[in-house]
Amino acid sequence: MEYESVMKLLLERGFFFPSSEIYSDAPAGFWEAGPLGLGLRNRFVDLWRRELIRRDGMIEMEGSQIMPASVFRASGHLESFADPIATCKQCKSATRIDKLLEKHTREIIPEGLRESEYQDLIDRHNVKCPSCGGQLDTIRLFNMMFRLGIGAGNDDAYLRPETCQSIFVDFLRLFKVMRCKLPIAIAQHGKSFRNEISPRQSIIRLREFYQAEIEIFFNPENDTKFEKFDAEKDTVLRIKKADGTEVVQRCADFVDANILPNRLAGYYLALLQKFYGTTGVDLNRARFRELGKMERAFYSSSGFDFEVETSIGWLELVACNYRGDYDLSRHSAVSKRDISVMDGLDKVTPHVFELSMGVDRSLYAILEHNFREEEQRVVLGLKPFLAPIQAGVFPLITRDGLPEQAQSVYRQLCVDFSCFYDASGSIGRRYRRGDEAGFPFAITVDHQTLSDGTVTIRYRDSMEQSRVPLTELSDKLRVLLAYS
RNA sequence: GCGGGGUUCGUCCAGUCUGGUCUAGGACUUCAGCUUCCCAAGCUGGCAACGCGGGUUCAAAUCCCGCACCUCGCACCA
Repeated sequence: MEYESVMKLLLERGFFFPSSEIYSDAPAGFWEAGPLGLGLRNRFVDLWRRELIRRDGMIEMEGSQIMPASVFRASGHLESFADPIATCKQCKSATRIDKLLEKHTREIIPEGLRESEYQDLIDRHNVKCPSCGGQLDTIRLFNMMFRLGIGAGNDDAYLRPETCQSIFVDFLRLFKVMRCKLPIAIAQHGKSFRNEISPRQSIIRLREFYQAEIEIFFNPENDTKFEKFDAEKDTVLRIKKADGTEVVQRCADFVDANILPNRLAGYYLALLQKFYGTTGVDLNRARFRELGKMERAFYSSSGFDFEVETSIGWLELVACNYRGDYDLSRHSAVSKRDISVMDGLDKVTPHVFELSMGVDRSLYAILEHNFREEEQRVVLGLKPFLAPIQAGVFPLITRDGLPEQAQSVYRQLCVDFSCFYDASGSIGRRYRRGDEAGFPFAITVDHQTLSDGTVTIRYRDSMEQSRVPLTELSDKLRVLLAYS
């Protein structure tokens, strides 16, 4: 099973490991990033900035992780991010009560009822446990946000369940101070927190996790004027529609067929797909999946998940949602502030299309898609520009002054590149260790180095070597590590 | 949260049924040295574990009870 192999590598090499693991009461869903995991994530975020933020002229901000209750009253998370759950007295299975009631009564059950109101409905309709027909126990509301008390007054606040709320809350100021014009994308990378009932699968379902979110604000009336679309209109997308059929065709055809809500959405889906191609995720094992009405988040009127096929099935990496003017209108209503902006001569409340990327699972997908077990070795074939350690520096043997010379090469490189010096065991062992940790290159100092000042560069993927003068080594590495 | 299956060095495995000889053993990894002129070679030596808490017992890795975590299903989701 590949998932196990990848996880084993991640644990043994210190990419990621459980938080507070020496204590037995450490809760699930919290993971540390070790040196290699942190390095990989930093490079992933660098690539995200390069391929999305800078390429598209987005602006980036960083909001607070703790926000007051009103933010989430407005966003709908206080009402809708909670699941009413009842346990069966007989078979002990937990059931989502709202869904059960809707099935029973064939009516829409309003969101955000109190426990007692759900209880009334259950009693009135005589609803039983769906799996065994037993008596249902009392209702609990389970909100997935972490609640905090601020200051001496212990005022209600929450750890943000998604990074985007600060983008909406700060929209007006950002728009003004950066002198934005619609359409404009505002991005944020950082941590979000969700009190999952049962986190599973290591870094794929976390309670504390990284998101990289992009909120694109636009005037829905002006989609035909969205000129950037032309650059991506011929990009081929694979979309699995909500009815289960799969369509592969040009971005423009999806827009014409009304499968995509507008040209702007098509453009950003194409951009997103290209970004993932650059990370080394295998696009032949990737698709967009259109979400049906029941699957979408409460704020979403149209949604597509970008999914990647892995050894544990299709994995959602990005949620792409058409949020309409839901967020800005709600924040405007609750805060009693006007959050509309001028678009030419029109005053509009912009609509939002969002790309909400799960960073940790993206890293997992990149790792799994680039991991291979060959006959003689295990290789983490990360793109050089994503590799947390870019070069190993080794003396061929540990005498004749080679270690000293290799140390000096290491010191020459270590400020500009992340390098790892290793002199233990045989040279072959060091190459193999590097392969497993994803070092794309290895610099070896040998006896010839002492006489002519050249070293060898050994390439991880081909295992071939070439000689480079020390004077050209930094430039050579820079070229090898460039984005491609 | 519910149900099934699990938890012994970093990893894999032995020991658990049938409590004592376990001061918990081996292999791989790792570390220190030796060796080594390019792909996990060899030699010597070292570090390193019974998930946590309670109980039974003269005695617990071993039996019992809680809890935690892992894993598979349900549910939820980036």
